[in-house]
Amino acid sequence: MTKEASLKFHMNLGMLIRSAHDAMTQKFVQNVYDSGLNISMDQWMILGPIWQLESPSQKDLGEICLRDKPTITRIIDSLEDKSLVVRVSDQIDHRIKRVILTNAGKQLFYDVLPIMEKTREEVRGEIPEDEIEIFKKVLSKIIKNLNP
Amino acid sequence: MTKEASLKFHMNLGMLIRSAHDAMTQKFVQNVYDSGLNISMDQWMILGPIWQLESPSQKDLGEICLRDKPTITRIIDSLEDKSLVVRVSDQIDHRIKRVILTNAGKQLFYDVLPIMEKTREEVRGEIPEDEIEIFKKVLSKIIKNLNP
DNA sequence: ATATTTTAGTTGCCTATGCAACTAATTTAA
DNA sequence: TTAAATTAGTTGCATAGGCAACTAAAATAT
Repeated sequence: MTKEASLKFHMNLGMLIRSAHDAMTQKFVQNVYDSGLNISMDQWMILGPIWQLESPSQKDLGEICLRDKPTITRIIDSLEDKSLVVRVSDQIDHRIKRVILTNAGKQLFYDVLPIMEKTREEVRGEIPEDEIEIFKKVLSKIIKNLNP
Repeated sequence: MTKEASLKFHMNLGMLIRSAHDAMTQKFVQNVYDSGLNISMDQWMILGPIWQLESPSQKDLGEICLRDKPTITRIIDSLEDKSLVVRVSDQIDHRIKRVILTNAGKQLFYDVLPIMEKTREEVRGEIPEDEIEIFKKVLSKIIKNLNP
């Protein structure tokens, strides 16, 4: 089959979005791997908010990352296995577990940050800023259209 | 945590893209379900190209859908289980299996087509056409940036 | 003509995710 | 104050995807 025929299908919005997302994830994972570090996309996705929010609950993390509770539980399990975070019961509400970065977790966060930045630049390439803005705006609108 | 804080994180490109994609998939699946039909996103993703290309090989389908060989094998298994397609060995090259829609497969394709169209409209909502065009262009550029 | 390499598809294994059911703690209502 | 309902998090189950190893067939090289 010709490349042209294949490209036609790619113009389908859903497929375009999926393949852009996959490519971004792959690039990030590859860059991390090339730097000799060890963290998955999902773990990273959660590490940032933990760093930024200091000691979010798992529920907070789920809302931020748009993942369900079991998924968060498991990602945090994996981070805990690597000694990158610890879970601490909330002093007041004992249902809540707050997630806190260990020193190793903070270190990894700082190590990965520039890789993340590099990946972002590779993703954006020469795309002009105003197109990126519209791009984000459209994404937000799509999300809003579907979650009224 | 406030909705504002959560929104800040959503502005991350990767997360935006993922959540838009997830929402689109969910909406499609929901619409299909509401219509009393039975087909998954992945199965649909493959059904269209089979219809359009008449009798593509599994390799063709993999290239179009950007999925690896095992994934295609399994999706086609599932379509064959539902009697929506059949596999036919290529007359000339016996390595190749061509995938062909059954009458039931064609019928389902025609039934789902308007649902797909409805979903597309829901996704786009009031987003102006020129923004959609830029949106697609940016997606294509991102993909190209990452697969040089 | 035969041996090597390449290609198409399949199977197995591991990991990730979503849903539902469950436990424990807290809030609300009677 | 006690019972019912809600909330946070965990576990189990079923399914999907990626990667590597495999089989079968075809192309290529000697």
